[in-house]
Amino acid sequence: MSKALLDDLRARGLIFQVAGEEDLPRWLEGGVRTLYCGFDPTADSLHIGSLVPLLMLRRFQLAGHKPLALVGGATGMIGDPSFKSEERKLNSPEVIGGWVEKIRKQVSRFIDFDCGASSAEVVNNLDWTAGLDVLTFLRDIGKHFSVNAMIQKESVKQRIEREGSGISFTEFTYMILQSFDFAELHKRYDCTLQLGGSDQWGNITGGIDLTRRIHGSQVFGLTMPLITKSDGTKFGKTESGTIWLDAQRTSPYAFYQFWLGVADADVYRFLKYFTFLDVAAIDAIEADDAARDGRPEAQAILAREVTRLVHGEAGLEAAQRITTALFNGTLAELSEDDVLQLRQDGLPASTIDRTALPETLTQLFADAGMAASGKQVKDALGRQAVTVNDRTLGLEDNGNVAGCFAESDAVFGRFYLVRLGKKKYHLFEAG
RNA sequence: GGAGGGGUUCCCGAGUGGCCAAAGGGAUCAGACUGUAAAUCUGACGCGCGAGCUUCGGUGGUUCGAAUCCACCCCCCUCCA
Repeated sequence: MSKALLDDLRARGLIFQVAGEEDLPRWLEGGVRTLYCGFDPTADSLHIGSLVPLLMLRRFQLAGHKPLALVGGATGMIGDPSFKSEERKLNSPEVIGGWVEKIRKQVSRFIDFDCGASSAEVVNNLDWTAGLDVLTFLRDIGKHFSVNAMIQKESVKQRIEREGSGISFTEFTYMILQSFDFAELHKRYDCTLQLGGSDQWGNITGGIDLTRRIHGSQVFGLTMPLITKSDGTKFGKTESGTIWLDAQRTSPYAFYQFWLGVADADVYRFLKYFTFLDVAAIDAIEADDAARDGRPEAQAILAREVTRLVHGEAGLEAAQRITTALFNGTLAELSEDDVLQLRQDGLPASTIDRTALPETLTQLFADAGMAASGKQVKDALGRQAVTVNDRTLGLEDNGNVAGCFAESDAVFGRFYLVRLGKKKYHLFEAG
């Protein structure tokens, strides 16, 4: 079982580094093992950067192990300096406390809390650090760390060596806090494996060392590779910003679209990282796509699988409804209910008042969030890139807002679907 | 506390009295080509439809005129104590 797990992870390219590589396979085969991965509250939602570790917890659980999702109520107060180029601002305890609760819920969707011995748990490291006093911390924990070793860690080296940056004692101490988490989870839950992104290697090995020193136990660490894109830009960001897991921040539709837009050069790799499809099945998809001309199937499969994982079947259906309506059909084919459903599904929408329209389209569309500024709208207008209910507008229409939103042109008497560029849609409803 | 270096438009980074809304690169947006890809080419890129308006850490000042000069303040970095 666990042999198969590690082989599968390796085949998926999900294993970057392993601490205790020789002993880990045998250890995992020997029974139900407890493992953990930490998620720090740096916002009120996780983003897709956390998806790989979240799914990793699930992969281990499916293989019969017990996952702990740690929400960093304590570490989030400090800020992880690993590979960060500069010191970060501290958020207030109240704010962080609010985020902890949201992330606790979010994390919970990915793991099973009721499956016997391998039932998951969510823990918060504030539980064992809040009551820790400075002297105890320094004497019992700090004494095990060598500053010489800590400053050698690659994760903070650039901060220490690079001209123009620096690191506060607070952030420098982060590694010790996270190390203590591992030792404490080992004591409380018999946790013996920590997962993390490759940037966590230094913090994880710190925890392994500390656990050995305090408890005399061998524990393991495993890191996942950094997700890269073939074009070198940062994964997880797009024109409209970060892709969040929270449906309030990134709608299922936008989420689905993100995956649909993955480059060919990345898509098969992402299928392995972000779905539970067999590696063999993914290879078959790739072979099919290669054998056929035109557009690959892989993006659609990836979008479907990941959206279902994160937003559920209902979220997926909503996303697909919008996608089909906007990209594969025309507005004329939609019923009134369909239009209402699109708005319900998360298609960007706003209401307009025909008696109080802004003077220009540039202002209206910029205010609706379709473009960052009126200039961009103007540019699009000048290139015939704006349509209202499938009618193309030009620069000369800019001052004629009322004419563009005439009652007679409305669908079902009140709807206008505006497209700006190839992919940006916005539904206006006359109120 | 002392000495030195630095804070420019989303990011990096030029700019040291007018020719600066500020070079160049990146990111981003739009168009062409396409497959809602990639690559490439083109245009935009402080705000404003426009006249115009508001920027170069902050506040005052010098000047006909300041991102550029002066004073004070804030913040960051390096070294010393």
